[in-house]
Amino acid sequence: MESSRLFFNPSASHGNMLFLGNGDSVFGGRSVMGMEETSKRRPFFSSPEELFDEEYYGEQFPEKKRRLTSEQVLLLEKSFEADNKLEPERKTQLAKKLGLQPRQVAVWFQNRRARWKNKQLEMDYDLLKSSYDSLLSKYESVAKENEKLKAEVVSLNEKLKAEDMSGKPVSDEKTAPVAVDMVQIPALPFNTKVEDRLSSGSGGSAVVDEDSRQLVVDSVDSYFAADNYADAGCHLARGDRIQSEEDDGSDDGRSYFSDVFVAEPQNHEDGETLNWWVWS
DNA sequence: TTGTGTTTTATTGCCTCC
DNA sequence: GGAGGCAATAAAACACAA
Repeated sequence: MESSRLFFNPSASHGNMLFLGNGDSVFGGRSVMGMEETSKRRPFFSSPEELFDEEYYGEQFPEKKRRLTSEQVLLLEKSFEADNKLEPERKTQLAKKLGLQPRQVAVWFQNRRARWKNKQLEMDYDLLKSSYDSLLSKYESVAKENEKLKAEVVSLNEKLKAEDMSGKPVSDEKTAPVAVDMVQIPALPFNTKVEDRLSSGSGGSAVVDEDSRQLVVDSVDSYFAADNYADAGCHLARGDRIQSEEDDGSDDGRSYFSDVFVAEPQNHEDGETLNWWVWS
């Protein structure tokens, strides 16, 4: 950012002044005191009275941006928890209550939504990663079991052949040899790194547990747990379909993995439904 | 104290909606 | 076209190790 850009001026509506990013402030043609000096004397906008005290700001005003007080942040957080979107009326009320400019309140909500969204993405990632890890280990054990069964089939077929050759009947019924690939399980591209698969967006497919027809979630701390949603001010029960950002074009902060829970059974060529689900 | 990484506040520019 | 939202970004403020 250029050093001469304008910062938001909380008292501009009163004093018609500008202050600059390089520390050179402009206020009625004169320079003002340094930030360090100012911050020792008072917190940033400690009360609405101070904010609108023209004389006060004529003497000293914030040259650089200040952090909000813990009380201000607390109230903003509470308000955000109630609703992360800010209607004009609420903005004005909050600004008045906190002794801030409405613009500052709006900016705070904007930034807070951005932080929240980032957190959500992290949580979504963790959830999918743990789901993927769990499914991978399941797949590996099923593949192992499959190999064992195949070996068993081969050995039984050999035994059958040997008994046929010796002319000795094995049983009353004539038993046909079993094709080994009848117990073939679908090969899934599990050799790719989970990070790659998760970051591929809509390009990749993933698997969910057939029994529950939803993501396999072993983690207790899952973001999708109803409690966590409630904490975040949202109301999405586990297993609910998550609203896509594309659905209405708005970001209501529910999730960024749209349609993840819409599971479709994936039929094999021979019509047999496999124990895997692929989401669209 | 200082260097460095992180968080917070604020701006800019673009996009969408009414 | 104006209002409001978001992503990207800058820069101040803060935290913390060395």
